[in-house]
Amino acid sequence: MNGFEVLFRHIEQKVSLTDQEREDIYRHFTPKFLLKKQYLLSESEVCRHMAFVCSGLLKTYHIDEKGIEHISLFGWEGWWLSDFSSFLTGIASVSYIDAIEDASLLLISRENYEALTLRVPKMDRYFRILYQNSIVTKERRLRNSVTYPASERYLEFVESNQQIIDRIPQNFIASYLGIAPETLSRIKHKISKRQ
Amino acid sequence: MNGFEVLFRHIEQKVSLTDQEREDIYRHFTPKFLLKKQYLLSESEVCRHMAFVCSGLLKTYHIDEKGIEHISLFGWEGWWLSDFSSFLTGIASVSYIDAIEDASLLLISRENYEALTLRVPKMDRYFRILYQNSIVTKERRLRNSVTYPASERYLEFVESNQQIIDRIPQNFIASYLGIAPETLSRIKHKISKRQ
DNA sequence: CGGATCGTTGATCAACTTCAACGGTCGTGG
DNA sequence: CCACGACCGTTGAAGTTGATCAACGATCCG
Repeated sequence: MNGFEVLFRHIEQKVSLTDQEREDIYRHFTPKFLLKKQYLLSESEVCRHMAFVCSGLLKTYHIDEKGIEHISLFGWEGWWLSDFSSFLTGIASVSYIDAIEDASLLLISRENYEALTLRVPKMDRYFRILYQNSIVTKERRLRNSVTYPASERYLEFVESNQQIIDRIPQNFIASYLGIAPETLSRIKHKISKRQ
Repeated sequence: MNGFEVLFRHIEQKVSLTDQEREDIYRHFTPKFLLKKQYLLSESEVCRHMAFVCSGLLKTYHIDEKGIEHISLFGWEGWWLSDFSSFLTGIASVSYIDAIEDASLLLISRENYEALTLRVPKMDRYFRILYQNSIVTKERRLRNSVTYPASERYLEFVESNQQIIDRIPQNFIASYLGIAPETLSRIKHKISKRQ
């Protein structure tokens, strides 16, 4: 199965496509392959593409004044990645995106994104639904971060990411949860004693 | 100016409308007026509508196990409010929405939302763009919450909400920032000494 | 084999919370 | 119209959670 099949399946979960539309979509994307540790995007660069992940695993993060990495999102098969703010406005990105595992991507540029949504209005609908779901997820994450202590956020993360949790090093999970690696280590220790 | 003019202006900042489309949109919304302290939505209710704020001021929040209110969003003229997760899935809401000031709203039900986006595809585009911007905002907020201490988050909040800041009581701002009211009081004290 | 990186553990530290008390203001009912 | 209660913001003192700094063992990879 090549990358476009993954993308078409993803789109057709939300809207149905004619052969012509599939063809139109096809012509607006560019494949890209990334080796482990390679960057898709660096801070202060402008984010020129949105990336659909066909296979592999990536992380989106930013680095604070103290040099600490804060992961905002993991992306694997079926996820979209970009620095949205930079992609939409053309200002410099505050984020990095790089590959935790070798990854196969489909890229769409800003111009092609505009062109595609105008040419295939169903893509407005597809992205509308995609973004709807993304907002629900982000709202829950924000809510959890103010409501629950680190230990419960970890348990929720394990719960809702069973498929990929063993592909992600522990210090990356700590970064995603917004805690120090040492804290996560202690949390796991406590949890394992408790049962 | 009645509420629909506010809504139409908001939509036409993103897509152009024909008279027919304005008419279609008009028929999918219901006006609603809310007095200060009245609820638009309570926890464990299903969120049946998305609300567009024509005037007034509201807050969206949830209450944790300790009974503490956590505000996730203030909404005034030009904002959309709902418990998105509940609205889309029909599960019970985890959020409350109530009025800080008397408010005039336009409501759209789930069925009308579906019907309207199918009848007027430009509305898919409108919401797609709306949600894009919402995601950018939520991502920045999440990034700030892990990157910066409370005092800097407060300064950024003041900076980017000058128009309405004096309409919001201080304990609500503390709740939005995810800190105790006492902490915000101390932060303001320090800042005022510093200059 | 050797260096780098990762996870763990201990000790100390900082940010923010919690609990408690007090003064000011606002709105309401007598 | 005034008085009272409720609520809000402030200040102080003590308590918690998680961060930071440091050291060490294990593993991975060249």
